[in-house]
Amino acid sequence: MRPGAVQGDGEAGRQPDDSGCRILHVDMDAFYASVEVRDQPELAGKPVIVGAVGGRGVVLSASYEARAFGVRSAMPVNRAQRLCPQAVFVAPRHGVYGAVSKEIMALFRGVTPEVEPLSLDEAFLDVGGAIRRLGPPAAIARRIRASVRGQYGLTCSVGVASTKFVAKLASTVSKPDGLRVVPAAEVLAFLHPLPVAALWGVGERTGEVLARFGLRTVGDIARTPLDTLQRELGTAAGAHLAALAWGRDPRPVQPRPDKSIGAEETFATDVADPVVIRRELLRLSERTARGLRAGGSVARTVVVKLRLANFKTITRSKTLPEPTDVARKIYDTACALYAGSGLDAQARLRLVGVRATGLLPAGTAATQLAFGEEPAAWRDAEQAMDKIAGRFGTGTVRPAALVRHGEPGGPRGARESAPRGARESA
DNA sequence: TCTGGGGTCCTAGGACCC
DNA sequence: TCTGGGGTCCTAGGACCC
Repeated sequence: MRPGAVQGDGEAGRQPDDSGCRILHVDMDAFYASVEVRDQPELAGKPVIVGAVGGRGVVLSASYEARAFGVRSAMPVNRAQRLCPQAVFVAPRHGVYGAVSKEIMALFRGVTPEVEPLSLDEAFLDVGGAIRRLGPPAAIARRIRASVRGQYGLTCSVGVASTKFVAKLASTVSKPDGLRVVPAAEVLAFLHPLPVAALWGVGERTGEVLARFGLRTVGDIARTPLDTLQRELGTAAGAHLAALAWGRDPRPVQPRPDKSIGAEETFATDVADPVVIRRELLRLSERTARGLRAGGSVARTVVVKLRLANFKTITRSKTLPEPTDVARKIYDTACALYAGSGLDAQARLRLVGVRATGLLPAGTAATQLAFGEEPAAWRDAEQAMDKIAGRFGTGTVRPAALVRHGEPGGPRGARESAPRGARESA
């Protein structure tokens, strides 16, 4: 085991040097699969795979029993099924995961208010202000791991470092059920042997570019002149990678407001019928608007995403005269963008999406003015629907166009993946 | 291998204003 | 009348992350 690493609860050996480390990255282990097992004890010890059931989706999460068969997240579900035919497949239930996530984030906020959630199952914490009360960062990390296990029966991994980026890498290498401290003095020794793909911002494309120049490790990038990196990758990306390779990451932990909210859906089979597509745009506009209202936001710009049968994706956007959180307004804009997309009338679509960007807090002076005008009636109606949905469940009330038509030809059934704002408040 | 759904950030060109 | 350059906004697309 490397110095400073702690696996499981066996914490024998020297205390890690956590001086200068105030950033924690907490990452739940196989979060979705773990929640399924927790909620259905009969699944314990079995391979569990969470993802789109029987369709064109990919694996969202797999228990460690399923991983033993080679199942990995982001793998197409049909391939996972071939690798592990005895696995139990579970469709995502966002409300369930969202509720657990919300409680765990609240637990983190009991440690420090400086919590920046990255997704449903991971967050950064700046514990600088909690050291006097709770002890050194490594002790705080141990306390968090014990609390999550004790209260939720779930394991998580924690990285402790002086920057966000190193803390995140540290939690990754300690997985599963681990703790890793990277003291400030050991950052470069920790970083430089890692493959370039470990750096934030290096995906498949950038990795190929770097490989062409013979750059395989983080240390290789650190030794490459900045102007060479910038010439090949662009000004921002080049500077970004160079900084990370030297362990420089000045970004503070900060709870950030959402930049956009949206919803999208892949059809079970490709669709050319404009009537079906517009019906789906309506459903997605409803979801998006609900997310906006739940988060107390209004949006200036509506973006429509259209993915063709051959996977080519186009987007079309329109900035509104006034910001809105009204589904009818979003839907009308989305339909106009779809109509003006220039797609062939026979074009078969694999996916459609609606996204609202340019978010502002609702209720500011500028937005008040806008609400005094035409969409007020729609807004009142939709707020009434929010209240009913809050009492009786999403989908109790919806536009007639969504009630009459059943599932055939429509998007894959069962799953209701709510936009983030709605999910968090579920 | 045959590609989900939620997002963020960056680039680049064109319009427009001063 | 023709002109330069900077700033900002909008739109489209692409890479990336979990």
